[in-house]
Amino acid sequence: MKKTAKRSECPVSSSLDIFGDKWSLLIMRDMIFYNKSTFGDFLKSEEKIATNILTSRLLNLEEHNIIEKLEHPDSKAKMLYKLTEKGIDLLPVIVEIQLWANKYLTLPDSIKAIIEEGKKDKEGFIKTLTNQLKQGIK
Amino acid sequence: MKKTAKRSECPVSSSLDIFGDKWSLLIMRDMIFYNKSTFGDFLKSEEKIATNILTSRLLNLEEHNIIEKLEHPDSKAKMLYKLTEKGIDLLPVIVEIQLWANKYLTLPDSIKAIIEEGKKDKEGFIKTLTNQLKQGIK
DNA sequence: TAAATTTACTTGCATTTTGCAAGTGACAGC
DNA sequence: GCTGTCACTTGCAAAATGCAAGTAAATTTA
Repeated sequence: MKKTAKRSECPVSSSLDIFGDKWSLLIMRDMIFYNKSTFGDFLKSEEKIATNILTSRLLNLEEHNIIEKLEHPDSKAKMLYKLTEKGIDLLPVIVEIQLWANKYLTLPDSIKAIIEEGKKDKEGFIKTLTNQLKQGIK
Repeated sequence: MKKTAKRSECPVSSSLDIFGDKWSLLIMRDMIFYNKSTFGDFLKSEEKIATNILTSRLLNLEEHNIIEKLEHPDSKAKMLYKLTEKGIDLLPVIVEIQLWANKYLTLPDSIKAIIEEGKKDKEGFIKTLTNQLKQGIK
């Protein structure tokens, strides 16, 4: 992705300039909900992102300090992608998208059940998961 | 925008298939926060959307029942674009994006002040605005 | 220890989406 | 009836995405 100019000073517009594409939030989802952390992990996702797109999205997220790229402790061949606090704080956005989807889209029952569960205590769910993830970055 | 296949059953992915582009949520923002309702209104926004893109985005939102296209009461030359309940219920997503932007991006003080204000009673703010907007669709 | 596999990419090319400028045709205001 | 507004459409250029193949270092396996 080429660096495109900020379109306006609007918070929504500026945010979409950063992660408003079809892939960035899916990478965030993978990191937040499935603990994925390597290039290969992300490639395995159901949505089948192309390698060049994944590279450009990871770079973009890194440039915006939403993720960090680190040496992998297990192997020099791997890189470890880790959420920053800024990235973890996108969780509420993702949760609201899930709740909207649950209300209006046709989803598999198994997924609906999970969302319904989290909905019972939305704030608590977000807080708990956020704290868990923030433990991991200390 | 051509109709592209759903990438997966994931709620986040399915939602992004619908409104995960750089313009759709800005149109929603204009309808929710600035009461915009005509083609010309949307064109006037700071971000300067092109007419052909606006046409395709409005069509897409209409196809997904997020907005409705109606005769304008003032003039036969105009169309009136109106949020549906499904569209209004995207407000929490937009609010969370604004809160994230407020925390992590550089925004004009005037905008920051408004967001800070809404943050004090987020749930109340969302509920009140949602009810107001839903009044308008009865 | 040589061969195969994994990992994180890059490159090239086709397709799709976006952006820009210039229409168009119905309607409205004077 | 002339001019401007409104909601588009069209054509073309530029950018982003998608796909397949290749690469080079590191690791595993035979």
